[in-house]
Formats: sequence, C-alpha cells, structure tokens
Amino acid sequence: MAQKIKLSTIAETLGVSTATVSLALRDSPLVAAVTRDKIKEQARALGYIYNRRAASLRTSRSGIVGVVVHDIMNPFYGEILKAIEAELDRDRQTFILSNHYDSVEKQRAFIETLLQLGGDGVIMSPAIGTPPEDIRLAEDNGMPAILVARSIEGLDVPIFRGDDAYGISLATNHLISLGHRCIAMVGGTDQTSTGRDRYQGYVTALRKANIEVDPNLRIPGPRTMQGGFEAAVHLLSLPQKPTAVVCWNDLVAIGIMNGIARAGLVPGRDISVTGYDDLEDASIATPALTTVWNGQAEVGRSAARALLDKLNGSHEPDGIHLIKPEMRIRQSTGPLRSTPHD
Amino acid sequence: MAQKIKLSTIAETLGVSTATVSLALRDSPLVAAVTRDKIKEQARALGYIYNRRAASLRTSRSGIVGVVVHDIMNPFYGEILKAIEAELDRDRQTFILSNHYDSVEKQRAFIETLLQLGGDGVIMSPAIGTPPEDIRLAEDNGMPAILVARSIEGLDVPIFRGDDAYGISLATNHLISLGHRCIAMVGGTDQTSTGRDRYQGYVTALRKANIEVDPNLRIPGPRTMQGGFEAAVHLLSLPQKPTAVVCWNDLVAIGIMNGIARAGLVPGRDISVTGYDDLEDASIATPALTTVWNGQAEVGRSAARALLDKLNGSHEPDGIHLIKPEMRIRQSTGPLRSTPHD
DNA sequence: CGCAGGCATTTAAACGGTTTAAGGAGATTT
DNA sequence: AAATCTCCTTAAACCGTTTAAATGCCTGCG
Repeated sequence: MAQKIKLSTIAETLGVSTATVSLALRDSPLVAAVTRDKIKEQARALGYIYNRRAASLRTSRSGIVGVVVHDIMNPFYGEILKAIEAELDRDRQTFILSNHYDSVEKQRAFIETLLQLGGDGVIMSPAIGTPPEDIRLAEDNGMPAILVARSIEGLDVPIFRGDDAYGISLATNHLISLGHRCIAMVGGTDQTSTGRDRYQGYVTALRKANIEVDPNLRIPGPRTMQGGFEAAVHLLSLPQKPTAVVCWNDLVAIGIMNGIARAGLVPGRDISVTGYDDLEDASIATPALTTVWNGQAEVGRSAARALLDKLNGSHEPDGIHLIKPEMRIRQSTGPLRSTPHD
Repeated sequence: MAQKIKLSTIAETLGVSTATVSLALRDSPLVAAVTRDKIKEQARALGYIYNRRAASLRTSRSGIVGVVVHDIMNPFYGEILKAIEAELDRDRQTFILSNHYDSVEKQRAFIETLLQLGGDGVIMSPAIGTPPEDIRLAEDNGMPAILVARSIEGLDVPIFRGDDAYGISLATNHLISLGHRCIAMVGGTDQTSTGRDRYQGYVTALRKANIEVDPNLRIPGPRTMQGGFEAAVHLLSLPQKPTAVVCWNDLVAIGIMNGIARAGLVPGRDISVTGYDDLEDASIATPALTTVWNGQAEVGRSAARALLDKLNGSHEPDGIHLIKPEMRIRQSTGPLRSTPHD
C-alpha cells in the first residue's frame, strides 16, 4: 500500500483546504458545484477512504448499532436478526453482532466493547439473570437500549416481544379441543419472564378446561432439537404417557417428533405435538408441524425502527409492545385416539 | 448522563497528567506501582470508559475484525462462525458480522465499511463472482483477508476449506459400494469453485466404477432444506427414478428425506440419501443421516488463527489449506433393493 | 465612492487518546 | 559540593475529521 490518502492529500493536490474537501464530499451547499465535482473526482481517482473513527471522534455518532442475542445459530433469533439487519441497512447503520449464550459476563463485556466503540445504540435479548444495572450502564452512557423477545423487570426501555401466555394458551386449547387431557410441556426454563409467561398460559388453559395440572408433565430443558430428542425418551418412559406435547419452540418439537419416530410411533397420530415460532422449517418437517406464529420478523423490524427513531430524536413510547401470536394448524396434531398405540 | 469521563477527568481529579493516566491504565512499567493503582482505582470509581476510536486514530489498530459469509443462518456457516468467534475472543478482537447473500455489491459495501472503521483484517467466504480486485481493495489498504470455504482464482491470500472433490467422492463411493448405480446429485451450483470440485468428485467416482454419467441426474438448486424438499418432488417424477442421492449438504438431504417421506417412501430403504457437513442435526434426523464431516470448526479456528498470526507479524504461508473430510455412515443409506418400492 | 451583503473558501480549534523526548527529584558516587 | 544515575512524570506533537467563525472577493446600491 502506498501511503494513506486522507482529506489533506486531496486538499493539497487540488490546492484547496481540507475543510472544503470535507464539505464537498458531504454535498454541503456551502461549496460551489464545480469545486465539489472536482474534489469528488479526485477522491475517486486517489482511492480515498473515509475515516469513520476520526469523523465520529468529532461528531460522536459512529453509525454502529450492537445486537446481542442468546445464539445467532438458533433460527428463532436468526429470523429476528434478519429483520433487524434489513431495517438497519436502510439507514446505513453498521451492526455488530454477538452471542451471549446466557452468560451475563459475556453480555456485559459486549456492552462495554460497544461503548468503547461509541455505539449509537443496542438491541438485545437479555441473558438470563441480567441485572438492570447492565442495561443502565448503556443508557447512562448515551447508548439507548431496546429489548427483544425477553423482558427485564425494573426498567423502562422499549420491549418488543410476542404475547407468550396468549400464544401458548392457543396451542394448549387447540390440543384440548382435540380431546387431549394428558398434555406435557417441554423445553425452556422458568427462569426467564418468557418461561414464566408461557407456563402460565399453559396452566391457565388447562385449568379453564378443568384439567388437573401435573407438575411432572412440565419438563424444562434446552431449547434445541437435541433437547427435544432427549425429552422424547423421557416422555415415553413415563408411567402415564402423555398423548400430546406443547413444545417450547419448533426446534424442540422437531426433535421430539424425531424421537417419537425413532421409537416406532407416529407423531400426529400416536402423540400430538405443537411447536412455537413457525420457523421456515416447520412446514417442511414430517409431519408438517402445527405451531404458533410468533412474529419474529415483526419483532425485529419494529425494534430496529424504534431504535432508529430514537436516535433521530423522535420520542418512541417506552414500555412493552406485544405482538399477538397466531395458530398454524398442520399435521403434527390430531384427535385423541381411544386406544393409544403401544 | 452526567458528562463524559475521559483521561483528563481522571488526571485532573488526581493532579497528574493525562500521559501518566494513559500509561498507567495500560500497565506501562514507566509509571510507579502506587500511582498506577491510584489511577486504576479512580478510573473504576468514576466509571471511565475507554474511547477506542480516539485511541485507534493514533495507533491505527482498531481491534475490529470483519467476517462476511453467504448467510449466517445457514448452520454450515454458523459452525464456522462459532469457531472463529471463540478464537477471536481469546485475543480480545471485536468482530463484525455480515451476510452477503451472494451479492457482490453487498459484499463490497461491507468491505468498504470495514475499511472506514479501520478493520484490522477480514475473514470471508466470498460471494459468487467476486472479482479479485474487491479482495485486493482490502489488502491494498492494509487489511489482510483470509478466505474460508470457497476459493477465488488469481489471488495469493490464505484459504481454508474442505477438500470437496475428495469428500463427495467418499459419499459417492459409499453409495456405489452399496450397489447403487443410478445416483443423483442435488443442490448447489456449478458457478463456485466448491461446486465444480464437488461435481468433479462425483463424476470421477462414477467413472472409476464404470457408471455412465447422466447429466439429467445433476440437479442444481438452493442449498436449503426447502430446496431439498422441492428437489425430491422433481426426482420422484423422473422416468427412471434414482435409487440414491448425493446431496450438496445436510440441509438439502434432510429436505429430500422429508420430501421422500411425504411421498410415502422410506428414506434409507427405498432411496438412499447422503448429506454433507455433518451438522449437529444430522444425527438427530430420522433416519439418522449418513454424511461427510467437513471440519467446519477446524476451518473457522484455523482461519481465525491465521489472521491473528498475520496481524501479530508472524508470516503465515499463503495458499490453500485443505481439510480432509471423513465419512459418517448412519441410517439414511442402505443396500440397493432388487425390487424397488413403488 | 463607500459600504452592506452574499458567496466561496479558509482558519483554527476541537474530539480523546498515544507516544517520546525531555525534565525533575532524589539517591549515589566522586 | 558537584556530577552522575535512576525513576517517574510531563509537555507537546500527532492521528483525520468536523465546524463555528473569520476572511476575501464581488456585486449592487445609495
């Protein structure tokens, strides 16, 4: 590489000041059109590269937005991220992505890095056990935060997520209406607000149908296909096998269906299974998965929009924005059979 | 937010110079231990946040590494990314992630952004049709590039990827040894070096077994589950149905198995299917997927290591580093049946 | 002819760190 | 008491941009 081309390089070769060059490149009306064109042409010819750190040092806007979620490889977050990316792209914001794998330390390290880089804002799906101070650290240093998919108590930042209690009650009611009464709930944890809300939705639906809630049928676990697969083994070993399963998400559901199939049973006929999220893969699974649409794209888009609006000065109302989930009925659920397959 | 705490704030409250503070915070032996401790304590107390853009403006090292791949939601890249992330983390590098979705423009925009931010280096799985100049743009501006998973002709940057021709020949030979002679190859494109290599591996294996290559059995397409699902429909409509399918990757294979199952056939018995990559999900699929381990974690780890070494001055040898794939035989492949199921 | 006003450009001071040569204070040697 | 040596600390330049204020230069007008 020759030596770095900077504003002053262009300025000198053209016999103008760096101020003029700076203004010209940003299309300021302060500089004459003919000068502007000459400068732009020269910048291109020299292969000038704008130095954003220098600029942002001066302007204190970096054009960087941080996004941190549990695991970007999880398609649920993937779909949210895709929507965020699309929205931020339209406003030319660079986004920095990270997993926290539910480690509060890793998450805080990310927030600190982002602050050091002068991030303009952060969108996060907070790690389990995130102390409110970690979010305030960002806010107090002029970096607004938006929460997605999970809530934290004791903060008044904007939150975008699905209505979990309602969503799970949809799935549970669907199974009840098919005649099922022994319904397990598999995957996830009750340590997150999401987890508590979902369990609540499940319990409420059962109670309303006068079905006794059996705590043994609540089986927490990883929110992955692998987790579902293993839960299936456990479920099939219970003294009273459930006839239906409400799953934390589509991955768990697909894992369970694989586990059921591996045991020689037919999911959707011998045991009904519902997913959650309505991922792209849900309709391809065999049998096609009955699930609950959770509006990931909507969540991501709105969260990004809210942040951008906030950065541009509009006053977005804080507080929780709930997306209403919708039922997607496919082939993985079916009526209760009087003589369950063995 | 109060006002920003900077080096000078600490310096003033302690009655020392900013130089001392700067040196102390970075553990320079130039400053007395007792002074250092006092300064660090004060920095913590005031909630000082290091301003990396200011620092990097002076030092011209940003601690930022860019990573751009086709699609981070694709688990193949996900596994590579995870390994890269882990390796970069150990060296405290922040990484900026982006998809290019095989758009050369999007990829170039990313490289330019990264240059503006003063990125120290970039790891990329180049978009189809990437002109070598785009990579040179990075290198010429002092930002070394490392390629993963895909090659580009006419460059001498380090490349880390699996040995595709060899890998596909493993899968093809496995099917041939099971007695199959009508073997389709599904998914991907022949416009990438990877695609050409894989097709070559398939053709070579067939020829060596004296099997005529039928171009109609090469069915390019998306590298997704959805793509596989749709290809299954096409395959089953062929006048002479293939008895085995070599798939571009595990996603396509799982999609095909779902398509086969939906048509009432049993994958692994009626039609053998091989995947590629050995994703985590491969062993959970039903039936468990026979596939080729492609060393994603190894690729990611080595690539990140190579970049870090390069940044630290060691001279990593350029050129292609091939990872040797290995066969993983499971239940989705089986011997040719004399009277294929209808 | 002197001056107000408009336009195009320049000056110079930030922004918040890092770096290095030079300075200062004691302690030690001569 | 002067000279030398060790440690610590600091002043000042620098990184590449932005921006408020200042400067020329013209033109038009009373």
